Amino acid sequence: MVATTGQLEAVPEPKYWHLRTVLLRTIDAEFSTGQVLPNERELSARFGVARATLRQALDQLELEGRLVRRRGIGTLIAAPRVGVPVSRREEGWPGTARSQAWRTVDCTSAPAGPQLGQSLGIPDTEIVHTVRRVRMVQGQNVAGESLHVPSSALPHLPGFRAENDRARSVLRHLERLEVDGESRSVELGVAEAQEAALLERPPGTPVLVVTSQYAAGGRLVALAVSTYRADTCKLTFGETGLVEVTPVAGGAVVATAS
Amino acid sequence: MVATTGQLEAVPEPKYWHLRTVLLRTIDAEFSTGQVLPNERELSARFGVARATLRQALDQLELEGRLVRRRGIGTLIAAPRVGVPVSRREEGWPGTARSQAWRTVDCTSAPAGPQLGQSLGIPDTEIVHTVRRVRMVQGQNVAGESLHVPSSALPHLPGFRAENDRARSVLRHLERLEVDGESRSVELGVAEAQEAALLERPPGTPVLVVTSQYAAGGRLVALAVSTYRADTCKLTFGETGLVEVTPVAGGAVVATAS
DNA sequence: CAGTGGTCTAGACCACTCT
DNA sequence: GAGTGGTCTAGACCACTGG
Repeated sequence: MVATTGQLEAVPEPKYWHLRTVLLRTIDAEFSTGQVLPNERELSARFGVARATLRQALDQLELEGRLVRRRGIGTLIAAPRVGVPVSRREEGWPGTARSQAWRTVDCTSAPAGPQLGQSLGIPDTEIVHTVRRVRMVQGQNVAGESLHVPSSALPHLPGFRAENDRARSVLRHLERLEVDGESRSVELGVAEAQEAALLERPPGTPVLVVTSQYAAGGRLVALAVSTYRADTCKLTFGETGLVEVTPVAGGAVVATAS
Repeated sequence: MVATTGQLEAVPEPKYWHLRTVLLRTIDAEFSTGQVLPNERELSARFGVARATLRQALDQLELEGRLVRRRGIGTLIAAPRVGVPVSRREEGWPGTARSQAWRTVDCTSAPAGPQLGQSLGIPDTEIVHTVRRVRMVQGQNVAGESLHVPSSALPHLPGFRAENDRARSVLRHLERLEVDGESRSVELGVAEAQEAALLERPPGTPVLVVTSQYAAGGRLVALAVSTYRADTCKLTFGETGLVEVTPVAGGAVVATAS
């Protein structure tokens, strides 16, 4: 099936898409993680297309997490995506045992402003503590996060301190709260300068944006906006995954009509 | 800190990225949902860049779900993403009350094959029923799904029937199972021909791939691979969202240095 | 330094939608 | 047919990496 590669054909399939398919088959069959592909100029020549067209195909494969391109180095086969737990309380919530997955970057305190104020359901003028953190998995930065906490949610927070101490203090007080509700959403986004820097990637990098709301005592006590590298991460939710392995082909597992 | 954004250089920010920022500010300030932008040739002229460069900026904004481009029509401001519940049992699992969100497309039965066999933990040769469905929200196709069920999980399924009946039958028997475990993952992907068709989008469309495993009696009874349009969908998990509204800026809510 | 991917250009033609 | 976005080309230069 899919007896494509027909040079003379009626199917107006774009060249770059066809190219992607061919490349995908090739790397699945003949390449393994970490191996480098021939350079773009050679590949484009080999396939008889302009370099821009070849790049369009590589763009797709990179978006799918199959390739990694490094300036000055080359294009490599990417490692399979790492499963990153985001739902379990132990991972998303500060502290809680071995949650050393998160490393605090900095902490600021400022009035909420209109946007954050509305999202948190507080006056625009109320002070909000914002802790920025980075999440590491297997020695690699995979996510950045801004954790916003209204000051009214932490009434016992001690006065001003050095930034390091304040971050610690906010997180510590947060752990002690009894959370009785949480809600999450996931959507596609691109990393702006700040997040991109945390993720050690260029601006425009596609990310999975996870927005988490935590409630305690019937009110919102924290809002976390986490951005996960879409190329390397597979977010996992719920119980601890029944079956560990789940290859998951892009889509069609059942090969039908061609 | 991070006193970046020095106007007078040192930072060779790519043109297309700067353009994206400018366009984003403009549409936030002066355009509203459904409005059409000037055409690409005019925009590129107005900004003094090549059309390809302008398109690179539009590509980004489209990936972020801010723009929709329609061939022959123009580039329009996209509506805000719709929140789509995926975690709640009522939505993901067949039947269950008003789950008319899903419309069955077809149903096939075939041996699992190596990939599916491994994912389901069954022999490659065991028959697997696959129901393909489409999910609609507000009159629009937002997701396609392949629901795989090992035949051994439905021992009481009647013999062969017409396709329509078989799909109904599989779903009905599935509802009756007592699910005692489920697990989900989300990752970025692109729609291949088949899914793309279901979503009424061209191949290569970015999608959020949700993989759900359902267990009953300690064994895997169903594996669902759902592909949601990444441009229009925001997946929601957990309890019924505490606060309905969550504007969620791309990332930086705290506006720093300028 | 040579080699890689990243950006940008100016132009061409195609496929689609509407009138 | 006129106007739109989608694809493709051929070439240039830049930014980064490594020896």
